[in-house]
Amino acid sequence: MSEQTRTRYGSAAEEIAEQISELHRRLVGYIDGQIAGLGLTLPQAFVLHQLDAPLAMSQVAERLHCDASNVTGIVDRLEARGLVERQVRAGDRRVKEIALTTEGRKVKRQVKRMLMGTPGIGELNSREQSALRDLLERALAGLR
Amino acid sequence: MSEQTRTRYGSAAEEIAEQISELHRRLVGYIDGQIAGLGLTLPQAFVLHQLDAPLAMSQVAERLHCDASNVTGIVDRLEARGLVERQVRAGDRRVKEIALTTEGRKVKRQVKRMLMGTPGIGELNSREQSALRDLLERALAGLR
DNA sequence: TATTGTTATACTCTATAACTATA
DNA sequence: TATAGTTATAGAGTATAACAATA
Repeated sequence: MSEQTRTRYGSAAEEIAEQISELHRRLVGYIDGQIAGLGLTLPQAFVLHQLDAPLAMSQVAERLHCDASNVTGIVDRLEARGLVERQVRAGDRRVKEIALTTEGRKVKRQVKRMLMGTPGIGELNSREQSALRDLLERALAGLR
Repeated sequence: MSEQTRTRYGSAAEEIAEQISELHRRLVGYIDGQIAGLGLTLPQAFVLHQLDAPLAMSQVAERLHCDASNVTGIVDRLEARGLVERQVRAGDRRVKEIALTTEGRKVKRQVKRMLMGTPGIGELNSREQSALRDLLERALAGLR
């Protein structure tokens, strides 16, 4: 790419960055509303989404990209609702592994179903979706 | 598009939604770090970004998509840093218009410059950027 | 000594409801 | 009465620092 394209004021890259932001803002707006309907916050739903297998608190913090001290509260609230439980790891009693309960698996499926019904992207045809996916993948590769 | 494509588990639409989320997460991660370097939070930077001309508090709330009561605090903090000032509208003394100060304009330019240097999208060539922009625009049209 | 997780603290953002000043 | 903005309150997420239990 040219130096000009990357740095010029009002560049295509900037427009795209704004579109990404706007698209994500609307996606989050939609998703947050749906998530709230399940009585969850976004970080809480994200944790459920990540829990295919049990994860240590520190691993949850990594997935959330936040400090470990925050995970305590988020998991506390999920545990208070009976969606996850803490289990001490057998080999190392310092580690607590977070696992979905039966109810947690049910709510996780609801979250999954809700995410799949998200409008917007679905309006594109198969070829367009494929093209978009490829472009986004390449853009992602450029960001860390 | 087919019903199958839209609703099947693991559909392209879902993959794309996750890519959008991931791309935005990284963009926000990068931008938030840069913004923090300027001593600002994202909502504060967003307000500066919106202030081309003075805006009433209620208009700022609309742009932020949040309740008007929150804007008081956000503007308070910007005002405490000398980046914006409140001005009572002449014709209607209930309305307060928020305007950038000289320092605020300077910081706004820094925010703008920082946003333009965002990596990732810039790795795509001109044709790809153009294609991506078009696809995102159509996806946006489908979301409210 | 080092690591895992929690607690204490403080700040920002968020919404709801009650309030003040103005229209 | 209605509207614009503020204040009061409460909850959630965030980071930093100090702490307990365990390794």
